[in-house]
Amino acid sequence: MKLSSQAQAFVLHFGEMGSRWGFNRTVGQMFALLTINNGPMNADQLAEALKISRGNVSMGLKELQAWRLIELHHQPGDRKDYFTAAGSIWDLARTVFEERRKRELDPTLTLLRQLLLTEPRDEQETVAQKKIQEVYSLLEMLDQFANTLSKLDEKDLLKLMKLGSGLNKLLDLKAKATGSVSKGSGSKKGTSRT
Amino acid sequence: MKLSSQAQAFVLHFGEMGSRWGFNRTVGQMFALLTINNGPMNADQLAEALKISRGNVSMGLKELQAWRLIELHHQPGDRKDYFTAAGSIWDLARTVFEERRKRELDPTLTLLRQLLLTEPRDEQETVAQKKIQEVYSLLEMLDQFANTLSKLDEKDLLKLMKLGSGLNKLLDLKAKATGSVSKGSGSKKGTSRT
DNA sequence: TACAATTTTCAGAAATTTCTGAAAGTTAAG
DNA sequence: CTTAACTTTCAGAAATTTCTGAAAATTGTA
Repeated sequence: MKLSSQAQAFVLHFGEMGSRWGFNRTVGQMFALLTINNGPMNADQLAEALKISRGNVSMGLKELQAWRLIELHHQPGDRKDYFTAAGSIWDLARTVFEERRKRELDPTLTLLRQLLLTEPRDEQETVAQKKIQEVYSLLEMLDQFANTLSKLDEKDLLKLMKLGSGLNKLLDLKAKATGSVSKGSGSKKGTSRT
Repeated sequence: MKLSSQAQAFVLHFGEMGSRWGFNRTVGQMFALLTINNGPMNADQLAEALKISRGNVSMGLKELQAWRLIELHHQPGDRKDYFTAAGSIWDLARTVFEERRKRELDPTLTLLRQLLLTEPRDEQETVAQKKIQEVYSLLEMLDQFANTLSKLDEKDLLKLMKLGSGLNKLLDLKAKATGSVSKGSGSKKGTSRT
């Protein structure tokens, strides 16, 4: 199968970017190709289109399945395994998002939780402990937020993302509606510093 | 400088995770160490604590500066350069977030925009084009959302993240308050497929 | 200017990751 | 059971990334 120059560019780019998302170049390419291709592809077709070995394809497919990013299909009268990207673009994005959370955030939270159990022995360790606590709080909040986001359906996600600067007002709105959260001392912007 | 076993674990872990965040193991370790250490450190101290070469430290510091994650300080009467993590944990998180957007999302958007300019030549390319359009829409929305988030101050971010399941209700609230966004055809939940 | 302290650079070494392809494993059909 | 079609595995090769350390460059001081 010959790729159009368009498809070629798409596939190569997601190959490079892929490593950022947690898989290697070839796996990224395979996924990109399955995403833009019209209909399922089998391992030989992938190997030929991407000019990589059959064994490499096999390993890549395994990884993509572990990420739940592709699905297996069968064509009547053909013993080969065929694959497509699993679900809509939104589904794919959500899946990548969720998997990364599980693989990156969760282990870190586990470690930090453990570190926070030991008593600091001196000044140095007390400071470190405090920083670890801060990182932990931040990451845990992120984790919960990510969890919330990944449960929203496409419609609500769309709404939320489109809010833009409306988000500010919305947060005020909420504060008023519920009376929750500190009333704050106005504009404490320049506070952070080291 | 000897690291406590706590610091050791923290530093090693963020070394491993670091690669996910866009820099390599040693750079991740250096950053982690500067984050939990009480006070600034110079290049020699970093090299000794992490048991890596002086040259490696120099390269790592350069990269962390490019990420705007560390700041340079000087101690009176000492010609060495001293470094600390730049700003609060929140500042650091925001910076990493923003830098990653610039380095990953933006180039992808640029490429996709370009691909969308060429006319599809056949059925196959039409399908591909359509998929590319979907990916583009999604990523652009993400990009804008990320942009919005990174402009919120710590207080509002905190509010937003703590909303949890309240987010759902909030979105409804907003819809009612403004009358904006599609009225939708009720509950199209089961559409996605896995 | 001279010099000592310090940082940066970068070629090659070391470590790590990815890829290949042949062999082993699996499965459906007759 | 046997065979052919297909998939997976994995040892070693290839590619890529990271690291070292000595030499070059820079900087502040006198």
